[in-house]
Amino acid sequence: MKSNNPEWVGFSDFEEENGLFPADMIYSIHAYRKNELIFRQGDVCEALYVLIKGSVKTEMITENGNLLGIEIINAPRPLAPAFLFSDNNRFPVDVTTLEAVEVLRIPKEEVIRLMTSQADFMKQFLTHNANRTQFLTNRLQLLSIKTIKGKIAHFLLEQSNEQGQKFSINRNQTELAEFFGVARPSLARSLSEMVQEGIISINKKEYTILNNKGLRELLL
Amino acid sequence: MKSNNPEWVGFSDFEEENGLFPADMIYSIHAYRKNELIFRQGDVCEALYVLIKGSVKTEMITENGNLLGIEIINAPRPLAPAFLFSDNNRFPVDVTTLEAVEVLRIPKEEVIRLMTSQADFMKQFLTHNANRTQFLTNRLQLLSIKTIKGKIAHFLLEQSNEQGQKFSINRNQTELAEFFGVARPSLARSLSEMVQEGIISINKKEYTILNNKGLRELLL
DNA sequence: CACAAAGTGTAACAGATGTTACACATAGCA
DNA sequence: TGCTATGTGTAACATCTGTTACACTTTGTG
Repeated sequence: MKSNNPEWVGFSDFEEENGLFPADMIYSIHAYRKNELIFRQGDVCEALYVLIKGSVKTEMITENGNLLGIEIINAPRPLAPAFLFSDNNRFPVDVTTLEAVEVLRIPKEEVIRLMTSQADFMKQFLTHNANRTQFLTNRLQLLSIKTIKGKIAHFLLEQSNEQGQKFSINRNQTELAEFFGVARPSLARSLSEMVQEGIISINKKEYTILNNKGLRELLL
Repeated sequence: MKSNNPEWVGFSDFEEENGLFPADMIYSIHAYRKNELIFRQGDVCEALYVLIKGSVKTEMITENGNLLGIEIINAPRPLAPAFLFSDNNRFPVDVTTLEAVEVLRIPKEEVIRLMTSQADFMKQFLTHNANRTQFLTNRLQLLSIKTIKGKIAHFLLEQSNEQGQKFSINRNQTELAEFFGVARPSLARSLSEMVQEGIISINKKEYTILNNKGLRELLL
């Protein structure tokens, strides 16, 4: 119930122990069922939406109809807050509920009022948006790597920075392939080659880096 | 360095035609020559940098050493302002001068002070960052299209929305290829095929869309 | 004008990835 | 236990893109 993300309080906590939002804040709360498409790519976004309960999936649809999975968002977290202030303020992605969710809605004018009156709110808003931008930049970097092994290496090295040489990945191959934007059998082929070459080993969802140097060379 | 330091007076047009920044702002100005690498991908960014004179090129270097051209920035514009507030506040790109440039530097604490005291400053900062995020999202979308013809189609359709069926593009083929993240001869091949198929026609840097429907089908 | 530099068209070939198809493994569940 | 759905391994083949190389065109400049 208590979130490990101090940036945003959850709904259950919202009314009683909300330290972030002032008591007089103007807002509304909206509930959705599982598997509802709650925002579409292109929808105008004229308020700040915060996911306060449940989880959603954001999907970017390329114009060719292919899905390029972006990420799963768990409460509590704001939804695409950066776009509230852009000149063309539209949602960049589709947002679909994965379970029953609740969304907090704060009108734009109210957000502006909060920003100017509450320094903490402003800083958190800025930091969050900055982190989002960095996420996108990282995603861009991953996509700009052209070989599948290069993408895998980039991804695994990133994981090993945060964890050790051995770690588990909570995505199956199909999801990983979607994440990388490649075909599933192609990913499987590259993975098995890397195993054969002794660079990594895989056991279910447990990945071990055996040859760190070899992995880096795949980025060349 | 304080703004009342006579050393900086007359350094650029900045001081006389500055309508956005308050008179008591703390800042410094730095000058660079042509073709200097002024920020590196990964550099810590602990201040807001604003390009106030000249132009620079931002390049994202993938870990495999390939360049993925991002954009050319002309003064006046802030440089990667989103990252000032991110948890891992490092530059996401290399920044290289294209000519002699001047850069305004405002320390982070000072930025925070301005944001809280000047609503206009804050709104501009937010809007700018939001637009940047949208730019990145669009870039991500372009890269996620896998075929070269698809990328071309996406790009041309985007142009034709803003302009007509006939428009000019201020990039040569080499730059376009870099923008798309593909090899130059491959781009040339795809372009010439699209011309042969009667979908577009090209004259120097003038592109004309002959078959709008055919172009859209390339996105399938 | 003449020359160099930059940009473009194009071909042959190599290599990587996508597509399709199917067998097998695993996990969850009646 | 057995069944079904989901996930995985892998092969043959088609396609696309990258690489390299070179000729040609255009542009800019002395």
